[in-house]
Amino acid sequence: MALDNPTTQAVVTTADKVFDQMLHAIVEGTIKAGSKISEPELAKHYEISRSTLREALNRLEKCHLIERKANVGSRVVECSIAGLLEIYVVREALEGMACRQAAINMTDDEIIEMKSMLAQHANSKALRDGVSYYQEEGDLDFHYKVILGSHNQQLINILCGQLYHLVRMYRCQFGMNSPRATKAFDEHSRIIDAIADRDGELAEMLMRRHIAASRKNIENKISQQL
Amino acid sequence: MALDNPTTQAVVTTADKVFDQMLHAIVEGTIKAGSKISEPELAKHYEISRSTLREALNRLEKCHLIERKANVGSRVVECSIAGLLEIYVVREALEGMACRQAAINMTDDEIIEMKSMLAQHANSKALRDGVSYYQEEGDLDFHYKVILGSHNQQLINILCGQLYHLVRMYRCQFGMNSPRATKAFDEHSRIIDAIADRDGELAEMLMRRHIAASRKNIENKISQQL
DNA sequence: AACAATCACATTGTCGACAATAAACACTAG
DNA sequence: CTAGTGTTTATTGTCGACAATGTGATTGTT
Repeated sequence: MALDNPTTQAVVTTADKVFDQMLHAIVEGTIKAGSKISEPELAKHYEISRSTLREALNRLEKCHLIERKANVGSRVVECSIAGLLEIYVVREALEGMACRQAAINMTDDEIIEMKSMLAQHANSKALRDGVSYYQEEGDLDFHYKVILGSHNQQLINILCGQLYHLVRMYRCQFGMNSPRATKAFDEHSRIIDAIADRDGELAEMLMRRHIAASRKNIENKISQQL
Repeated sequence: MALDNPTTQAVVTTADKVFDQMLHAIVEGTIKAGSKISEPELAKHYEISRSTLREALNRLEKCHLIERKANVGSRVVECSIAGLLEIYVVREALEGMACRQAAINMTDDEIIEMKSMLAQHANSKALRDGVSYYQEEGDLDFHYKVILGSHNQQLINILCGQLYHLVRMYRCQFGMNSPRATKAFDEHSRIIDAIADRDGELAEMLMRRHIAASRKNIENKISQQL
């Protein structure tokens, strides 16, 4: 699928497969947030040994999707509003910096590719106006490209390797079909322009505002529900 | 020891102990950077089973101290200049944001504690002027306190849980006894002032400059050596 | 009846052995 | 002498069983 992590190495071992399955299950809520994980039960369900399952659990823990306590067991992380806002704060900082680095380090070819990607998004957006699902995927694609464009392995690992699974989990489970679609699209355009101009300072500022706007949008939504 | 990670849960299981020992060994270079890790060999050395060793290896991987390839094995990460600069970029973004959040979320008591800590550092600095080892520890203590003061669990996990082990590794192996001791101390003071004033914007800017200065200091050192 | 201590059970941590994969070596052909 | 291939060997991935720990129920006491 389009959203698959571009930094994920090829799935070869059985632990990898189980990790992938559990990843989707947790993101989509099939395995409920906050629920306790029974090793014997899951091992039987996936028809693997406990060792292999534990290997998969370790990878999930690396993504901060489950938490382990010694001699007690593992739990899927909770989905709280506070937790979601925390992630947005981290994203604002990290993706802002990734955007600054992208303006410095992206190759001309990469920039061209991003522009064409955005043009594609513009088309499909015009076609199915208001429908935000594809826009959601497009949004993730855009952010991925920027992060990879930073050419900073640490940034890439943290953002693509661990944080984005959590982001997807929240999006799935809170059903956030952002009504900011057209606005977000314009913001994406300006960010690419800044990168193409090699203006790191502006690129970072725009990306931070873009993410902060997204966060405030959520905060408003929440306060309405109260 | 004073530098131990405040977020690390109590060491109860034998895998925890081995993890701790290997952590120190890697940070201090006893286990050389870039070297391959032989599971049977290390298991024999620590007198544990391979399963337990692998559990420890998984935690090291979580800290980005080792890297694994399927069906090939684990290697200790390399210590390259480029890698060090990458980390500083991430720190500038994350600790800057942590500082902003600290200005918002720190309790008055926490601020008072930080000020007294800094006063202590001032004393010991006056006593052993120019000697930077303690200052190094003091530096880490300061940054830890700010990060914890953000009250953002994601920030705390990423910075204290994984990134700081890498920072310590580089400091150990590159022998960086920063000659910025007195300058850094002044910068720390101003940062605390900004936090005490609850001026998040200024606090973030000061912290980013503080870390960027550290990075440029290293860049200069490197270019001199060439 | 409420609380504490003890005991039984289930779950996690650890172990050693086997299977599968990759690297190293030797051998043959060009 | 080099390149390619087949075999051997060592390393990693996986498995099932045992030991240690935490949890919940049961029983005894106040």
